Amino acid sequence: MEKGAPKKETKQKIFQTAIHLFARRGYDAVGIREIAKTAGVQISMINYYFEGKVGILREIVNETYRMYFETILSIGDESVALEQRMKTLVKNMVDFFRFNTELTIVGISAMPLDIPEIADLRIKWVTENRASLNRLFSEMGLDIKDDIKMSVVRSFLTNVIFGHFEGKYSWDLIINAPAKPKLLPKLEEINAGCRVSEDDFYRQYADTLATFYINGIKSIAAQDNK
Amino acid sequence: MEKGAPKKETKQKIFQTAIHLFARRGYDAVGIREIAKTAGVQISMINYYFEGKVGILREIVNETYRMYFETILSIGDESVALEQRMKTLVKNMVDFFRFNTELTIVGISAMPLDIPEIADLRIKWVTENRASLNRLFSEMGLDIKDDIKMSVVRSFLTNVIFGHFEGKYSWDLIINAPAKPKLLPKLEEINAGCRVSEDDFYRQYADTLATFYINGIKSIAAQDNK
Amino acid sequence: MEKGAPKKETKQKIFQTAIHLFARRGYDAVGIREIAKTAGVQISMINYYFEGKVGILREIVNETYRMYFETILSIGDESVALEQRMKTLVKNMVDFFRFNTELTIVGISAMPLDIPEIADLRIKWVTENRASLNRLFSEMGLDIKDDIKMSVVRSFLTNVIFGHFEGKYSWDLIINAPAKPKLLPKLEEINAGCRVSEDDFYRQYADTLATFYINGIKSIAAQDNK
Amino acid sequence: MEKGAPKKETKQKIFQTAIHLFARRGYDAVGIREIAKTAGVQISMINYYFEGKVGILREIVNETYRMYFETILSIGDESVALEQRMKTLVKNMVDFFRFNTELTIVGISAMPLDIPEIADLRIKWVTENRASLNRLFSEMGLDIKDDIKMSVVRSFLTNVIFGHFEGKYSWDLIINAPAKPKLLPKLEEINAGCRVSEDDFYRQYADTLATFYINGIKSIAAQDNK
DNA sequence: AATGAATGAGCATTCATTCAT
DNA sequence: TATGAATGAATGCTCATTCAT
Repeated sequence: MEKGAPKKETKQKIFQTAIHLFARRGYDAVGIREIAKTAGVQISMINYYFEGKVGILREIVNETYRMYFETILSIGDESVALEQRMKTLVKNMVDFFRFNTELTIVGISAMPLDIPEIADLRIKWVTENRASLNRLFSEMGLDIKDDIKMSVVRSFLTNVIFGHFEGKYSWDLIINAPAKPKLLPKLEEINAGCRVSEDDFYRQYADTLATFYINGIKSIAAQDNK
Repeated sequence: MEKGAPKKETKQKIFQTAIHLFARRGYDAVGIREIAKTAGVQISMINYYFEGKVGILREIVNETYRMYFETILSIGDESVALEQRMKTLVKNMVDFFRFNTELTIVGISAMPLDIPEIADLRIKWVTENRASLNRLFSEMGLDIKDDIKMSVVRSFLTNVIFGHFEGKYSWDLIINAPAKPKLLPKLEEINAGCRVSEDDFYRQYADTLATFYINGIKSIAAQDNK
Repeated sequence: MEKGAPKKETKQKIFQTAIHLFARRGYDAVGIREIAKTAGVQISMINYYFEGKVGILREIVNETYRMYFETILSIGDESVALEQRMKTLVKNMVDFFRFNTELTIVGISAMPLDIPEIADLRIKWVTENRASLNRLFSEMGLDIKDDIKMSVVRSFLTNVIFGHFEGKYSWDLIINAPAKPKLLPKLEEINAGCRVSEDDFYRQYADTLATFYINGIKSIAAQDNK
Repeated sequence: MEKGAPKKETKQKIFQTAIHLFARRGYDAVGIREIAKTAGVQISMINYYFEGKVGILREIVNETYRMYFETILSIGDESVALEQRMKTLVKNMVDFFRFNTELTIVGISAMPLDIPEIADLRIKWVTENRASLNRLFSEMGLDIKDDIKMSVVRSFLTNVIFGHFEGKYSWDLIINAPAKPKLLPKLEEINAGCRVSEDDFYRQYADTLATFYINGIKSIAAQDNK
């Protein structure tokens, strides 16, 4: 690589490479040397553009949250029926985590919380997320007073959907690893529903999940707590 | 501390300390120096007892899975009614993750999958978990043919319950950190249902979750997929 | 700051900033990044104007020596009485080191002698200084044959006076540091003679030193070695 | 070098090598890589024994001060005549700086004062040195009230003697450098008094200095300020 | 004159591990 | 069992400098 040849895209390459590597092996296990080498840039460029390794993480986390809120806040207004809005919410979330799996794995769960600025971002996200979902359910006319029930309702979506893609991601990693695992599972067990296309799979998945969710909520809303 | 004095508990101290530190900051971010120092033992003892750093992780993961299966397989036999067995399953899982939060955080989600033996353990666990839950639901007479639906049903419990405790754990870490975060949330928002005791909270939580789960399953079992 | 706006004073800002920082922490401990940032200029400007980091040092050393010789060579001609010329010499040196403390600290003692061009400057200075002082004493009629005695006479002035200001400078640095030292000395001990103004202090200081010097010289001139 | 072969002297080798290198090029210009390589030890051993680069410096400074005070406090008791004690003091100091030139160059003048613990050591030394010399002069019956005069008397010895050896050391460095300086001075000018042995030289040097010092003090003690 | 992206070697420090005792 | 000295590679980061614009 010739010296002085300006490469406008250097920062982007570092960013994308870091997401990919952090998602696979975690923030702490990936060194800046590996990021630089994989991205084909100089180590010092990482500090030049991100002011240190955590700088990359900070931008990843910020981007994750920005996209997440963009997703859950665009589910249609009050003119749309409650159940339809629920379905849209579920579908949007599925799409979000499906098409941003690596980003969200890094931005949501691979975080060293002992770094203050990362902890601050986490607080901000959890707080806003809680508020957003509360507002959403309130707008929808779904009025659950009980804190415990709300906690279940609120955490259901991210936990189940994100959990699905996180699990799938790490599973794919393992069975596609260069060093094949000794204990290879029978193939037909690996991916449920692999007979349909991935698009079809996730359309049905979102439908199923929405039904599950809506009826689950109804049942606990009707329940008399002790 | 006298030289040569036999210390039976050395290995246990290393094990417990490692769980605690790995849960807080992740496997890769914690060095054996820190483990040894915190546990009050010699660094070389770690290699002596565990044959390297991964050795600790291996034992943690094995212990996690052993306890996990012990939990989900002890929910009563076929003489017990379906709904009651479901409730027991949910309750047991809540207890399991509640009283083994650090262990399960390390054993389930803080894993470097690029280490072959850890990847093998993961495969074994996922496979057995799937089989166990399938058998369980089959015994219960809950016969869902559709793979997609089963995938939702199967992942619901661990994702939601483990997700709850993992989230709570990291949240507690942040707000109890020595360096207080700048953006401290309003206290009444932090812990939903903090007016009841933790025992009561989780009794209600398990109840609610079981209701949610059972009715969710019913609704998708009845659903006609496209 | 507008691009392309010509800034005549850029070089001077770099120069002055470098003197300040080098004096405080030494040539090697100060990076050009810090100089550029403190001076508010672009890093590349340092290489543009000084052709590298050593270039700054070279100009500092040259300037130091130029001013030093200007000082010790302007003490009046032979029409002035011996003792008076001595007193003028001492006074001029005190003033020189007093008003150029940072410059002289960098130019005289903070030097990386493994850099050839800096070593050459040093040789030049030591040689010229020796010659100048010899000539001076000869003109004054002070004729000491013994090399050892001359060595004492010659080194007295710079060592004592420069040593005074160098010590004072580093002392001031410490006690005015942002992170206060744990062991703060009693205040009345810090600056001897702080009851008089600094101007008065150094007038008396120069007087005392000149007396000390003149009588010291007389005594060893009269001494019979061994 | 075989692994595991215990080398008791590793710490000492690091210590001595560091003194040598720091004296020649300064604390900041010498990296631990070079220290380790020169000493023939592993880089990590430096951190193992000294807990970082500053740790070496800390021990050097402490050792310097310990030896310095040992020197100036062993000049005989009050039964010895004033002038004789003065001469002993001067002689001891000359010997101290002569035989510990590298140690003192590092321990006294090559210090990064922005490191708090080093600054603290400096304060301690300057304070104790002032007190010791005051006590010494008081015991000797030399009672100078004036602060300015005392400041001259106090700083004379270290400044002149240490200055002599520091200057000689850097001069020797230059003219013995592998890359010969372009401007080599005429040899007879280099070392005054090279016709006598070094031992003889410094015996006469100490004598001359003591005479200079004693008479200098007398003259300013008699002087009427202003 | 000035900017800022890019280079590549270097920095101090920490890593997991080994092994003679 | 336990100790601690030793190893050698890896860590995140900074260095002075170059050069197309």
